Amino acid sequence: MATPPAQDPRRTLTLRDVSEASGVSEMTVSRVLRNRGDVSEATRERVLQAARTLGYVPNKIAGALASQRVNLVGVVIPSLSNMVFPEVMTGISEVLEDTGLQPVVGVTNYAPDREEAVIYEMLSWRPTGLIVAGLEHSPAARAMLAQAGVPIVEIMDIDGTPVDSAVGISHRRAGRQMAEAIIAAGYRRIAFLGTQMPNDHRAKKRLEGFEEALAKAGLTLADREFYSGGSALLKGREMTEAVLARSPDVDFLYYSNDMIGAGGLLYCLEKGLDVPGKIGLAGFNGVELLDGLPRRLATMDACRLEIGRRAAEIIAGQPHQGVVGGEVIELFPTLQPGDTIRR
Amino acid sequence: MATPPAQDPRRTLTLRDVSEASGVSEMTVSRVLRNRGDVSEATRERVLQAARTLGYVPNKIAGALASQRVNLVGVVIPSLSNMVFPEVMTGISEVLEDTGLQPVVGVTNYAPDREEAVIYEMLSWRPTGLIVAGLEHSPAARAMLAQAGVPIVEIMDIDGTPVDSAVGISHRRAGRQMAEAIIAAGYRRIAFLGTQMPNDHRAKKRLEGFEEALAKAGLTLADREFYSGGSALLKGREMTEAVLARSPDVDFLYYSNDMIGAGGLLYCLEKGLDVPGKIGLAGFNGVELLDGLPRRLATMDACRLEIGRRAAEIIAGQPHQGVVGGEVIELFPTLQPGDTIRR
DNA sequence: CTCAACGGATAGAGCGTCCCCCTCCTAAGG
DNA sequence: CCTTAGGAGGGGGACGCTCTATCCGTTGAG
Repeated sequence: MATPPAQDPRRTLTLRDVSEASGVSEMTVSRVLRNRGDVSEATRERVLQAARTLGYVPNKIAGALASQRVNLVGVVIPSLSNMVFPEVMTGISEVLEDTGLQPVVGVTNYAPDREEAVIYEMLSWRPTGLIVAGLEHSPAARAMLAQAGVPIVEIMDIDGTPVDSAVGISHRRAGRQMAEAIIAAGYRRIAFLGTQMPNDHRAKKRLEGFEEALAKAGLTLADREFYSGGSALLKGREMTEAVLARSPDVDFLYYSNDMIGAGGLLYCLEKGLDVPGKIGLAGFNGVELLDGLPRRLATMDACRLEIGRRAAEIIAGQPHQGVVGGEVIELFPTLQPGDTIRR
Repeated sequence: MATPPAQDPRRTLTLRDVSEASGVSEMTVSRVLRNRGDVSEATRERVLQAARTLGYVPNKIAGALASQRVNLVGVVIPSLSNMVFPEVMTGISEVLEDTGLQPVVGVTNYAPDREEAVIYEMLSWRPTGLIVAGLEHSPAARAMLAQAGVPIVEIMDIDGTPVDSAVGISHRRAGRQMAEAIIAAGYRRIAFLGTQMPNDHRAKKRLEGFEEALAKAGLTLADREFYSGGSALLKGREMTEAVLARSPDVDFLYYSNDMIGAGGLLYCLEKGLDVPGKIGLAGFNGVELLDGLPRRLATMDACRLEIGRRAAEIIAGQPHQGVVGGEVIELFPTLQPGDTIRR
């Protein structure tokens, strides 16, 4: 404890070590490292040199406590593995890049209690803002978000009441639009294939909108199939096979996401089915993967990049501590008919 | 400043607020919230109740500074979008789940300077440990890692000298093994198709090992093709088309990853080529996606889940602050011949 | 009465940052 | 040549907020 710092190479370095090594005060070192305040070029160089030599890394814990400022933005999302959230992250990172803010990801696996825990954990670091996927949260989670005192942006979905701000699309409307397009193309015996996820509220809303539009046209779903877990591509195949076996007369397959849709498409092509003549297919999301398939699956992009950008802008643009909020930004996805729906 | 806390609902809550609300001392609240020390069930309940009601979230910034303990494990990886790292993350999370430790991800996009920045940022939060993909780092990054004073685990690769611990496979050996299998199956005019990533050292090592084994059999690569950016599946198609146009007589295509391999496979099947009779294909990684393809691509799993698990175990198992280190764990991938290589 | 369980009080610790102030140095004015 | 204003550069000390450590006091059971 009383030993001079130089003695023990394993001791963690502090500002004082750098200040002693460079012969200036801690204050000056701090100024240099933060690029703030007036420091002569010579002094600055000397300090940086010393810091580099020692291998000093500032302690943000202490810095944050002292400055009451944390350059972190929490991002709470259900999953990383379905190709949609990485793109949202890209949008967020792009915008945050030149603001000095830094995103930190938390994954909930579509479990409400996990989400609650992740939000709690995130808020305990007192971030500059929080971006959370979806509008549905446990009451406790909502309470924490409401109390947080920092901007909260709920993304992906706008069919509901946000705690603070929201950026997203209307999944209900998206479902409706797809149904309308399918009906307009002349398909009538339509099946829905989705993953079994009670907590994927957005997929559920799409289905609701979809059925709503069908009903308006006097139709109902000819069949539906749910599955969970495993490789989405493979599941898409299996589900498609099951549906076609059970309901050979369906003429359209609407998938809740592109991955299972892609599996279904591969299956149909393999079986030599006439796509989109005898049977049409559509997915949702507009993932890049689809570009490599033999035929382009009809889909609807979810504006993921843009959602990420806008959400980040709301956080970054927040005037210091001014709890404004209430902004709701609706984006409008476009339908990409691809090659799997008659025109 | 002098106003009592209750006055301003927007004020951020502190331990004191909870202690006042529950009628016990801050000390006791702290004990309850950390599950440490003796607190009667009744008191504990009362405190928790008060905390919940207020929506109190502990301030980890202050807690970490005081306790010199941060329950964070930094994970530095090149990318989230290629399906390999999410699985590593799954392994890490699984193990960390019941240790109270929490992973925090940083993404480098295969850029050394980004990596340096991410490592710096991570270390500035004084995490319990750091998991970094790869063994190749800038000198400055290596210096920081060496100085960090916390366990460092470099993952994925073991062909090199780790800073501290390492968990991974030998990519050079993996490349060799694949080449040997291909040669054993009777293929002779072999082409390599990879993404152009000067900083994907692991893909490079696989290629080196691959060529080494070819050389030993008196062979050289018949052709090679590189590409970068865009949808991997689509790129795989395009590259395959280019190679087959340029070198119509190749009888094997070795891809640096499964995604472009899958694209190539789809292309070959579409063109009606005899796979694996006239032409064989192989990728690398063993991604789940392959399960859904019409034919199973030959590949080699990279032990991703296991790598994540082992790395996390090293961090979690580290006796407090005892800088031991030096552990190197080699895992052995298995070749999955699938349906695209003759037997 | 003893002992254990429970929990209060108080005094730092931890490492930066913020605000305010001081010290030079330069340059213009006298 | 001296004086003085002004500003750049840099120092000093007070926090920030929670956890920890230590030392006690209280209470109830045996």
